[in-house]
Amino acid sequence: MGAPKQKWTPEEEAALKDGVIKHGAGKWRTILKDPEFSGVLYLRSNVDLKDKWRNMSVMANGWGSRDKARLAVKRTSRFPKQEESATELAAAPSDEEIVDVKLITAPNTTLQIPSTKRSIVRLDNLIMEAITSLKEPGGSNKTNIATYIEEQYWAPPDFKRLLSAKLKYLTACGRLIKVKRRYRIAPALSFSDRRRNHSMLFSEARQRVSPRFDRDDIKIVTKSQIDLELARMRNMTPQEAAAAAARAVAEAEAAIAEAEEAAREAEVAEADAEAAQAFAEAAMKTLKGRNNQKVMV
DNA sequence: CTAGGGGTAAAT
DNA sequence: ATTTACCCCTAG
Repeated sequence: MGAPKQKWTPEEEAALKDGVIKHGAGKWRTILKDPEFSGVLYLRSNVDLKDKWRNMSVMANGWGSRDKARLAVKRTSRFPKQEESATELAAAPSDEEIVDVKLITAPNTTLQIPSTKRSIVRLDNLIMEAITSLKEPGGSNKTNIATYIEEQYWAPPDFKRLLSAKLKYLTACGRLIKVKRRYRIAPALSFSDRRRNHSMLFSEARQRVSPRFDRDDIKIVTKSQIDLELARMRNMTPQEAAAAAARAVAEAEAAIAEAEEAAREAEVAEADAEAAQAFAEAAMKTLKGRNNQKVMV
């Protein structure tokens, strides 16, 4: 009856958040069409975005329009603490940046390149965007994807290695399909049936990020953990952030070394290394953005 | 198309 | 048993 449930991934939530920041809340269709987010949100409808945003907002400020009524009725005998004063501005800004939303609606000097404020550009998204934009029938090969991303964005030092690992990883996850050195975006998205079928197929793969029969070494680094760390880092002092970034870099190097060493069976280790480096990369970005508010592209 | 109401499977 | 969080429906 209802739907089998398809939980939102942290990536999707992040993309939605960035989309709202960029286009404003309510421009769901616009956000959906933006190539920067279509890669992540390609299996959501505009209505899905709207609903999810409602849920997230409710979580953030405590009172969305939704559960006012319910709470008022449910908690029948509330403490005589406060009456029905309408404005519940009081709510704490729970996290660091789900906050203002409503204020951002429009007028800013048109920011074109996502870099100033933040918005961590995910390699996932870039790859999806590249493939989507290139529109090569039969998929795009690694070189073309790399070229596209390098032209469009700032690329990290050993970007090629990162890209290779990521492509491999995305293929393993089932988000990309590799055919003769060319990559295409995975399932039957733009065609007839968007959900129902493929959600069952992929729900499992999408949930678990690192299936690792661990040897005694590297710790698992999932994407959500990265997000968490980054979020935490924005609240740090520069010193703390610097320390964290340094630690992240060290860990990334260790993970990469590990991956190279075990190159044969290193599919998963490589994913770990990639994740660690993605974190390090984002960490450095955040840190630099702090020290000098300069644009870096 | 978007906003809001409402239903319900899944989680706690 | 209650809450959460997706999904669907429909008016504007």
